[in-house]
Amino acid sequence: MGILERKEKQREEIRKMILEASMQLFVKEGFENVSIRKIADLIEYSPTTLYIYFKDKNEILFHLCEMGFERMIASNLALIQIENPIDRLYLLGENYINFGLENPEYYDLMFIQNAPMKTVREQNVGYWPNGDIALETLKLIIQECMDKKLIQSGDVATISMAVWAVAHGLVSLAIRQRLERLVEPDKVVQSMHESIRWMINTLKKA
Amino acid sequence: MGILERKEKQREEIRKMILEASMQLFVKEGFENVSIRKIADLIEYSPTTLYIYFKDKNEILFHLCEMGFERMIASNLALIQIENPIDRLYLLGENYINFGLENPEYYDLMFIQNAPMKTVREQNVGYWPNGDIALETLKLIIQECMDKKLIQSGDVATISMAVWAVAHGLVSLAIRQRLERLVEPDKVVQSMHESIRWMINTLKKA
DNA sequence: AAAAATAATGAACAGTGTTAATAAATTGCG
DNA sequence: CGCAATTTATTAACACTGTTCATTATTTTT
Repeated sequence: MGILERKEKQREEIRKMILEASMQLFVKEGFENVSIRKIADLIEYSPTTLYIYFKDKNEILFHLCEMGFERMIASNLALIQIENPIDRLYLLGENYINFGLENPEYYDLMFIQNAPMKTVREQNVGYWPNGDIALETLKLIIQECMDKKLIQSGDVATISMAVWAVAHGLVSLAIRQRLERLVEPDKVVQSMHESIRWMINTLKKA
Repeated sequence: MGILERKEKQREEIRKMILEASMQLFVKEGFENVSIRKIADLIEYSPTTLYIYFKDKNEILFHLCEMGFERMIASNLALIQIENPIDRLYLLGENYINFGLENPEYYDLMFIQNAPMKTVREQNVGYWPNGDIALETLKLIIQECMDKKLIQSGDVATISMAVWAVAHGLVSLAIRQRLERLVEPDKVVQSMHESIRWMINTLKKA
């Protein structure tokens, strides 16, 4: 059935077109300015056509979210070269903060917005492949730190949660303009890095 | 000029009416379901009338946000009875988490949404009275801990930032359904409390 | 070639925040 | 008091939003 295959390929190509147009709008005009009609305009289709290829807007946002994770995962490529897991954890944290500050729109979708998670939950088992990969990276590093007795042992998930919470707390408060209420605006980024460094240092000592 | 005074009072009363109707919708139907038209319907005014009393929707959301902070500050009343600043910090953290989990809609407005901060920035000097009070509470406790040599000394703002980041990271990831990707859903709340406890314990030791 | 399936669309629904023009009520003043 | 000025409230409209339905056009299958 070569025809069915080719049809499937065509379908996938249009899906890709839609997602690429969405991403273009997304990075240029920001999350709030992505609308079905604007995407449709960009690829010169009618708005209703998008609903043939995606269930709803949430599903499109979900895929953009996954693309964001791909970028983040790619930015973590340098990690494998670092043998000391604590140093690796430190770089992971730095990367996380930098990614969030440099790609606030992606960060929003990946860690703040509800929309993509709605699609995740709608899928049979909670399909969030790239998101899960990113979390797995963190857990693996924490686990290795424990195995090598570099940090106190405990529940991996809970410690991972604490580390994630610091990093996410910093980034999300920063991109939502809350941190500049605590430190002067031009010192926010510096303080964020100090905080994450402090966090990992205390992990070491503990 | 008693008439002008009374007029001002009337004006203030209608503003209150609008805010109370907004809050009613807000706590019952959630943040996303508060619309100018629904508020207007509830108080039996036309939608455009609201624009006589508030500049825009952001300004209404800003006031709801401030009301959220009032609730949060009220829930911290028990703090003053605790003499040990570390214990006080611990209760502050617990209160913060509980408040966030019990009032996710308020929490959203106070710490996640952009809308209220837009109004804050539009005002002359960045008017965020209740938000600033809440942050001041945290800073004062941290300062007292340092003064009494209960935690290592350093930049108060930066340490406060780290503490806030953990708490906010936990709550915001929780209410945005991200934490259940790391620990089983029924253990999320427990792990959150463990994380904040761990955080303050390591602060103590450091 | 006719029938069935797929793809695409225009029109419409029910909503959103916001503004301009207009009507109604209230207040200030001679 | 009566008239003008101001304040308050409303209706209509603009320019959007996500989404659905009925209809048309295209393609595939029989």
